[in-house]
Amino acid sequence: MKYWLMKSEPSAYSIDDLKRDKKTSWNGVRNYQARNYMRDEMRVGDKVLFYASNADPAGVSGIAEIVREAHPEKEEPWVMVDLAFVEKFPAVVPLDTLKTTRGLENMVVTRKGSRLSVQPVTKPEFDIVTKLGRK
DNA sequence: GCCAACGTTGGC
DNA sequence: GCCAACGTTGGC
Repeated sequence: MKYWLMKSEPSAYSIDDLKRDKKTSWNGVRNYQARNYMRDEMRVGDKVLFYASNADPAGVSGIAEIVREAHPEKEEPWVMVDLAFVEKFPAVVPLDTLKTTRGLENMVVTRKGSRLSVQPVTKPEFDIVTKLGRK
């Protein structure tokens, strides 16, 4: 099983929206690297850190799961996957915490200028963030 | 809302 | 294939 981090601006789609909808099609990704991760590597059952960007604070707000593999959007050459709600953390794990927590030094999201909206995450990283989020 | 960092586009 | 111009992202 693989682990991921996916970004969304809460004003566009938040963890609360996902909780309400139960599942959603993750459309609108317009970056080739992000698309390739979705198209080539995401499998049903993979777990996702749901990241709120452009938020106060920006950070991981919960967990989702891949429930459908990549399928085409109307607009070529883009694809979407389907996500299901898993849990919402009691509080957002802020980006600042991710940056200062041991074991998360290599997370893509903590790197300066990182704009990739779909990123791979290691299992240890996923577990650390989950533990922080449930506190 | 600002603006630095980044990705994409398109002229050459 | 280079790279300047442009558009977008996302932290602050």
